[in-house]
Amino acid sequence: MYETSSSASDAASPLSCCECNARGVCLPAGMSDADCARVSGLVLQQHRLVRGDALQGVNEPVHGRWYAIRSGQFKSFQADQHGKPCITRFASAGELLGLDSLDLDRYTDSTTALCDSTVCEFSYPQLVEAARHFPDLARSLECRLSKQLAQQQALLVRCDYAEQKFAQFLSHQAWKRSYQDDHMLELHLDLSRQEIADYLDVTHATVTRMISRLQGLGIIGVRYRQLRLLDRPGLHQIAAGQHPASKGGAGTASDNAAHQPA
Amino acid sequence: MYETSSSASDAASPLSCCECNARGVCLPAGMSDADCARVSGLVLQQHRLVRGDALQGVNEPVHGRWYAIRSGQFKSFQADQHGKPCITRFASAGELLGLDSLDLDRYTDSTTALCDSTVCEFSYPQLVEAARHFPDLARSLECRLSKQLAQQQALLVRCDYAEQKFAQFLSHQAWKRSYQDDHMLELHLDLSRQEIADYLDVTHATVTRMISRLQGLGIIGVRYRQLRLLDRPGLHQIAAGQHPASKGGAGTASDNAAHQPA
DNA sequence: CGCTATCTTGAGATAAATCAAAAAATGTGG
DNA sequence: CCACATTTTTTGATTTATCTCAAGATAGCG
Repeated sequence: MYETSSSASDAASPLSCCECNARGVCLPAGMSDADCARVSGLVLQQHRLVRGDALQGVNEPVHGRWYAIRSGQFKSFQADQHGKPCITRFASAGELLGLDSLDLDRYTDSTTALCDSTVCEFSYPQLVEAARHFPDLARSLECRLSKQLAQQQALLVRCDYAEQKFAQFLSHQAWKRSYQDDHMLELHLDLSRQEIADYLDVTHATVTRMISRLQGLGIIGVRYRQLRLLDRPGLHQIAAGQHPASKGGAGTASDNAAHQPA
Repeated sequence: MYETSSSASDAASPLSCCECNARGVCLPAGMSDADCARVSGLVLQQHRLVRGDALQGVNEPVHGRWYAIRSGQFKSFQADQHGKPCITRFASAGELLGLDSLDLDRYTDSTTALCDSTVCEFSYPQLVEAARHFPDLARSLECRLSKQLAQQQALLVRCDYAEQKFAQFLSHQAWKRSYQDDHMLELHLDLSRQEIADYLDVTHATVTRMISRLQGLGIIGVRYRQLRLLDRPGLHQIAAGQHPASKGGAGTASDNAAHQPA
């Protein structure tokens, strides 16, 4: 769905931003075709990655690089004191990677592909230079920085229960993907239970239990790593803090419980 | 210590950035006197606030404003689903407020002064305009945005115990203030136990218990809201995940309990 | 001096962790 | 295509850090 034309060779065929599927949510969002082309000219190269490939590792020199995701999904993570990976971010098409390292010497985190993906590489110094005659570009970047900051801010709001965190996580993922398709109910998260657990700061056992419960409530349908959101309103209620159905149904009013088998 | 000359009247006497105590850690950090003066010219006005004053409230229109803290301390917070305040940030001299709202219409959080404070007000559209002929300014802002993003990122790394969170919080606060005085051990946090609790996402009872324990270990000295860091190495060890002294001493190796005065 | 805020401390309740062991899926080689 | 090894997911029993509820202690203030 993301790959249209293109046989996207590795560093060749630098598909122009103007034709990119992510254009509307990426750096040139809202720009004219002409300006979009100027942005396109700043792409140093494009990289293809397969699941598990590292885009960048902790302690690697930054050299002013940063990336825009053309397609795919990525996770960024740091290691805590026990070496356990702490996932700090999931990012998909249109999102910018490395904005938190613009003025750093070396990366403080690692970023790897969760599935086969493509990214465009930029240079910050070069962008600064280009911005001298293209102020809208600097502004677009600042806007993205600000937005990302606001999003991170929102993550700091706490939850009473792990289930609420998970519901918020799902809602957010669905929202990020629904810029084109508002009724997108299929969520393909290329994440193991363990990876979800690392992100939500719970154990994999807890993730499994949460998923089972939500499935029992008919809010989601699960088949391995393929999720189907069956009851968006119910999900939002849990995300908003409506206490889940620990004991009494007290139901989210959505007892229709669509049984997605398989 | 922050107020030097100046009798800082309200919107008058816009003390120039060049003479501001926060110059080295604020927007004009690293700039020449001439450039610093240019930044100073962008200050729309200065505001004085007393403890409890709101700088900006949730849902208020933004109008492109943002602020630099000249002196004092602020907290930013949102309300969770039960109305409990979730503190997402503490900020002091030199830090910029409102960068997460640059492209928002209305604020999504509130910010209030924790003690008597002064801020400089800027306009983002005006800065964008100024940046056309002053690219270093845009760059400085981007740099600050990036740094703040990296800091927030770091906050997302989880802790096993509330005590570890608290130790990290203290270390971070000490670090933020030690740009001038590396041996600053007195920490005046204008925060109630409840406010600390809201930030760390624990209850005030837990905060009290943590403080008592750390005091018992000789790591901090406490007198109401005045904290004294007695054993920085010990504190860092706890912040780094060294399990605290729940039962056996198993000492953090800093049994010297460094009463390290100054 | 008493009032009110804030802070401390204790006892019981609980969501999630830990430990542990099946069960299901995936991969490998004969 | 089927046995076997490996990984991932599910499920259960016990433990634990922190919460909740509640009472007592301390500081600040009119």
